[in-house]
Amino acid sequence: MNVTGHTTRPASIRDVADAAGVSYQTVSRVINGHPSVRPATRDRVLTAIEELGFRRNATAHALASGRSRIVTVLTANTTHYGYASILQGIEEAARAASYAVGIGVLESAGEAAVKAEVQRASDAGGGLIVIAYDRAGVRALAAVPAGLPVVGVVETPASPPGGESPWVWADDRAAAHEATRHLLSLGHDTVHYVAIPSSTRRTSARTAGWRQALREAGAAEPRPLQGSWGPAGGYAAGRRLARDPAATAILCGNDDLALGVMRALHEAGRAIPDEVSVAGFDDSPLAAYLTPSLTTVRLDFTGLGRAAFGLLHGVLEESATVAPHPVSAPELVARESSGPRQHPPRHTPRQHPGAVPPT
Amino acid sequence: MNVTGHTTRPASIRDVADAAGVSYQTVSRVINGHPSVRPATRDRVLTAIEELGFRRNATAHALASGRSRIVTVLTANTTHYGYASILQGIEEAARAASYAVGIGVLESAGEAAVKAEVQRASDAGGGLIVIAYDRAGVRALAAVPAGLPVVGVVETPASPPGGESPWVWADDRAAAHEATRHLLSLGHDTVHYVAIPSSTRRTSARTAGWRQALREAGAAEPRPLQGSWGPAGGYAAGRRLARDPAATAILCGNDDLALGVMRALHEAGRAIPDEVSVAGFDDSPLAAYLTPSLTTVRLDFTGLGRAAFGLLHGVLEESATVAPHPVSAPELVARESSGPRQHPPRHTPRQHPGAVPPT
DNA sequence: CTGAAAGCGCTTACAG
DNA sequence: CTGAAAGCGCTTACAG
Repeated sequence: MNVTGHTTRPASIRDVADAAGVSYQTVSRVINGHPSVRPATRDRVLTAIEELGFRRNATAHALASGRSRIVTVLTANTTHYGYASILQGIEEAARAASYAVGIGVLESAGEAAVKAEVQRASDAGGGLIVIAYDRAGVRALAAVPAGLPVVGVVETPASPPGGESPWVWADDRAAAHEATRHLLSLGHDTVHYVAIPSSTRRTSARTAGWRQALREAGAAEPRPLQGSWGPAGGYAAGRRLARDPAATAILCGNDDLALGVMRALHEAGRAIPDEVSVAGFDDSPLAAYLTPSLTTVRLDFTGLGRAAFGLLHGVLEESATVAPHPVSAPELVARESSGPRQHPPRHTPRQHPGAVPPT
Repeated sequence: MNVTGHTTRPASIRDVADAAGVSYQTVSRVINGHPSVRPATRDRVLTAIEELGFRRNATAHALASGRSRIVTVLTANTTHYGYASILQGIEEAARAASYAVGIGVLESAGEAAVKAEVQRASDAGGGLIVIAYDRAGVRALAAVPAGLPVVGVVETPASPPGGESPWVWADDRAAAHEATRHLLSLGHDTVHYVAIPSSTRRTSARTAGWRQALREAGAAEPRPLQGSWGPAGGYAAGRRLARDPAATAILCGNDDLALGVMRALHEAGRAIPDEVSVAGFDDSPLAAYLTPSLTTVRLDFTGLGRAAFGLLHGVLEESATVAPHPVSAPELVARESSGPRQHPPRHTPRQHPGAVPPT
């Protein structure tokens, strides 16, 4: 829309140049903050830019300069709390740095599908951030062609990587360790674990942290139950655990899983925390408002997203000294769902009268 | 990465042309599916494309053709269930149509900030989808310059718009109406309402649907309580409603709000549903697993997102006949949190012994 | 400090 | 059916 109110082609640097009485190269210098422009000239150009409502064509800029100011986030999911919060953190940081953010969803973990998504993401130009908390993400990160700027948001690495690794992570291994210790400290003989889907065939960081805490305490190591990302998986696991009198403390790979576990325990007539303690992971917004409110470990996902962008930003603009972005350490938040072990455990779970399976 | 394994400049249409022994215009014709290319020529070009791993440079394509295959979603939020699900639906449909999706978050509803975000979003080229469920979104939709392809995801309009309006909506007015009728049908004298923040100064569609149902039933119309999007707002509202003996049925603008309301009622010792019935809105994944499980109205947010993209796609590519995408009608899901009115209501709420305010 | 030229990798008419 | 030219709106050396 120009001053006459008509919808026309947007103003180009040539239009600005004409209006300011300079060549378009000078306009280019002004919009790029090049120093060698006479102040008076600069002012005239700035005035013309203002009057014409000029905005640099990002596409032309990208093509000519070879740099895009775009970050594309590759992720298997955009709605679960952790993923969504990382995305939010990336977006915040990107917006502050005037980067556009694109998203590509990895719907399948199949080799071909992952490769196609990675290619699509690279087509956007700019850099990539891959959320590699699951199989699809891990594969996508591996499939990024050499030379393409990329940062991975990953689980805690098993061994400390070199200082140059383009990865960020929250210390979910330590978080799981801490949550497990919390439950053990309440007198439970051991802690059962309902896992989120693992990103690889190897043991996930959360599982490793849980296991380590059990070993340190000399506690039995029950088999982890495989969950999903949502409450349905927790519910299924919870039904099985409700039948196990030894399961007096349950750690869940995320809060949604914990919700499902609690529901299943409730239906089985197992009181929380009097008979069974439950802890989650993430401290999602719902955790504090559940009944009982959920003991969990807070993870700084938005900080993680900001850190990921910061790292990528530093790679993309070598000149810009991008300060490393701190990610808060995991923090245990003890609430009502965890409590002291009661002796002896009940061996005959009651059937709760009002139990109705969720629909 | 070329065949030699070295990181180099990606293959261009000229490289392909050289390899195939044709001019680069012919390559352009092949990748654009232009009909007038001899099959043998086409095959040679296709082979060269395959060998060189050629991918069309999207930036150059956009600049030369003037069309981007990008949809940018403008939204005040990316993490709440409704917003995130709409985004998910858009992304699915966009991916299927080989469109890139960008997101821009409206952090503030301030005039200048909104305008700046809209401009940033337009810079990406392509089309816009604006989620206009809140003040920032409504303003953004209004601030989109004429001529820019845009689709709004809006609340149910007060009056039926013309067939050409670039809007999509779920019938949240009807949904609120249905949920209210459900609660009234259980014998409650009236239904209190805890609202999500309204998008405009006018009455929101959900509020209107609730009010209409009350009027039709000749029920009293309590003042709606202003909530937020998250459980904290519901908790605050719930504390107030817990003190009101007339509040025996509460409809909440979304499920997170309902969670907070239920927590507050629990702390005040008000039994759900025996003393107070609660219903939510959206049927988020947690609703079925809460205790009590939450009565709510399911809204087809991903369908809404797909529909929004479909509409935009039709605008962007006039040739492509894009089938209108159906959005499922809202559906009441009755669960444990709503039940028959008990007579007479208790006038002296008990204090629940284990009540601990959420942290 | 400022301008003229070449080019980024494509597409779009225009010839033939 | 295929090729040569001009151009999309910028940036990047290169002159002056």
